[in-house]
Amino acid sequence: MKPAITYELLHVCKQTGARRGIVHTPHGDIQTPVFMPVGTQATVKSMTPEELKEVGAQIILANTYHLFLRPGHELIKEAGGLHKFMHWDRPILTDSGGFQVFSLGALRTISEEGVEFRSHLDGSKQFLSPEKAMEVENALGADIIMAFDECCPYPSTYEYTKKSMERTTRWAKRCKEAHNRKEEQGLFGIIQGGFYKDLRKQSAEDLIKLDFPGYAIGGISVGEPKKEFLDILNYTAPIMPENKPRYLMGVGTPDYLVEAAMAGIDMCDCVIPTRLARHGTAFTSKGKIVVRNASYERDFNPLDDECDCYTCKNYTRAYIRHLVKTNEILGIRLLSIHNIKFLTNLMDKVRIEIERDNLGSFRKEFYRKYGYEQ
RNA sequence: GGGUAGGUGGUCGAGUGGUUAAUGGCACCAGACUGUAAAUCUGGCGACGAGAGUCUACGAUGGUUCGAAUCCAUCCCUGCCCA
Repeated sequence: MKPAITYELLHVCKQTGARRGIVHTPHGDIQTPVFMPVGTQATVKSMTPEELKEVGAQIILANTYHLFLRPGHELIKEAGGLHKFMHWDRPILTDSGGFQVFSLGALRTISEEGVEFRSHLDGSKQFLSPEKAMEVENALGADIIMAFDECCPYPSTYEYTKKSMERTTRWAKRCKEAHNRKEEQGLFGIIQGGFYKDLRKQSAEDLIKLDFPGYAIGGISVGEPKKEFLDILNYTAPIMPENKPRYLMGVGTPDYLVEAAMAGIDMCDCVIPTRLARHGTAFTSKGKIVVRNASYERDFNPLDDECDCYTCKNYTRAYIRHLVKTNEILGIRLLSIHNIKFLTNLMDKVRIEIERDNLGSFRKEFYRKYGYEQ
């Protein structure tokens, strides 16, 4: 049986150890390292699939929990699967609902069997387990599906993190057993263990034994200081299998994306470009700007004079500020287009610099220009 | 001309004798946002001052009172109804 997801390593940056590769999926190849925009409810908010392609999105995310609640996975299956339902023919990755165990903390109860949620939509009781998550993800039909895990809050005690990590491993095993579309969908395991290295090691080893076609790092980038994030990232990435995709969940900002690539990560996702867009903020090569602010009222320059996106080619900061201030949908759309393109452009550069064995130097220059501390 | 309702901080609008520089909403100013309960949330928003604080404020003027945006008098203005 040919696995649904395979990884091809093209080059390792001699300067940093970063990986340049390809993830092969049933809906085409993904050049890595890659940034994946998030479309929780089967839509990257305000963007059409054509626009997503235009800004360089190779793969997008959707969410099991949200689509399970509404419109329901059966309906999407009936529609012919998620790709067809949302008119996106490139790869899709579905998250399992594990992040909602974290983000809906006040609305759920965890047991060995699974997680009971109070629906944030109508308060009704809902239940997600490894088996249920697989049923939903199989019905949605994404190329890459994530195991049902628990993303622990920061900080969490060693005892709790250990128990949670071990349970996540047991859940991963149950996911693997319940997953019944292995030829069409690759199931990734999620390494947990919070901010404790021995737990990370344990989690990675146990999951590797289960032989998933790809692995993710979960449970970081949850509010911790950057130093701790880097510490766990740089500890965990190298102990992940070399011949399979490595996915860092929930990242991120431009600096985190560069750090992830440096650490040998292949895939990242984050809501931040689209969320910042809706909140009136833009990434630029000289740092992020809150274009909603009064200082841009008469700024007739593009968001970023180095950007080649549709927004920057045609609109000024002053106009976008006007759209944001007047609550016009176009402001959100133009900022979303720009912010996603900014991150996909960044990853384009990262891939080139890896091939040139120059990612470390690129990072230094990027940080300097962006205004990040080295 | 007669009657009637009203004039509150950028705006709309509460408050109808004393913890009132004055509830709220909007506008405005700023901050946050990392596997999306998020086109959201948080803070600020009379003047001067770093701050403690000081001053000026509820149409105008005068009055009652220990004390008034709140009570009284006169005046000015606005909406509506009648002529």
